[in-house]
Amino acid sequence: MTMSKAQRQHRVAQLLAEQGVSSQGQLVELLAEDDITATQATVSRDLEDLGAIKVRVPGGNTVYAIPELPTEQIAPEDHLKRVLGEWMVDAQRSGDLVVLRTPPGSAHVVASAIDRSGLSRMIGTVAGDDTILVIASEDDGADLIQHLRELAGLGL
Amino acid sequence: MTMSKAQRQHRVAQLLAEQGVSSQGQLVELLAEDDITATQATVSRDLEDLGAIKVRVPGGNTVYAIPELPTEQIAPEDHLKRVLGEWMVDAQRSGDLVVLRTPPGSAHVVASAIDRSGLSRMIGTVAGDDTILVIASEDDGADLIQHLRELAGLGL
DNA sequence: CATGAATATGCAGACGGGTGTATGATCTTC
DNA sequence: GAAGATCATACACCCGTCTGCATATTCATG
Repeated sequence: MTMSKAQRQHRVAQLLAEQGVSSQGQLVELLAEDDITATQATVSRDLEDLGAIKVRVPGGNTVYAIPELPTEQIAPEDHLKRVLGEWMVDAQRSGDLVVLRTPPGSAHVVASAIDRSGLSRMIGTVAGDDTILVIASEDDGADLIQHLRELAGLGL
Repeated sequence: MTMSKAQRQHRVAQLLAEQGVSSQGQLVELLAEDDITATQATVSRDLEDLGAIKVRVPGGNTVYAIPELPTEQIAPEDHLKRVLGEWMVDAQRSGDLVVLRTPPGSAHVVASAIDRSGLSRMIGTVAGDDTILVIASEDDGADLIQHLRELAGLGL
């Protein structure tokens, strides 16, 4: 059975953490040892997705590493738009509180995307199973819900 | 902009709750009023996905309704297999505790699917951001993790 | 600067999810 | 039972995502 992209990228992250990987070709080989087939092209894209950078280690070599500090990537608005367009099914507002609805179980993915989007006017989110509470900054509720609706492709 | 399946199905659920819908053709028209284009075939599939059934209401008519009681649908194993195959990236075990890893933000979707799958040998789940704790019944940890790994398409 | 290694990326094709068309199956009414 | 209404579904097609091939670009070394 073929492995999903997420599974493969997780394995890539593990390999980078376990050993010094200095080239994409080497990574292709290491994956092959795990019966994971991927070409250099795919691996190049994986590394980009994972935010991997090349760092110099003692000894002069450069190896790939994934920063683990709050390089909480600011997700491109494209990404948020895609997530909302797929999974934000409704939005309602009460003052500066915006309540979003998602399919069951999907609230967290959506909230996570919102958190990482760096949306202006938004203070924070709380996610349940299919409901997300988005807290807007003072008096910004109307603007925020409008913006979220637009991103989600929902009419008014 | 075209509406996602999730968004459309949410609207279908709303319509069913708001008024008596007695035929799929009627539903197609109601959706059209909301600028949502869907044919009878699509609507038929949506109703199935939503678990809608036809109930007789006073007056003799039958209308569609979505049961809201714990008809927490037992999700088909196919569905669980798909979710795990995509988003379960790792599994480790300590006795009867199985720890699953997912991409960031995806733990809840996966945990939700596991909860709804009615997996034998499993007592419950706790989901974080990218980690799920799955509690197996006594002495069943090894069997459970094996089963989850198989479903996810992960080797041993 | 030349050469080779390493990396990035355009393009075509594969694949999975989803939809509409057409039609078969089922239900309802007379 | 016939006719019409309603619902389910096979199949072809669309579309977005992803991957590999081939090659362009970049980097490192002598």
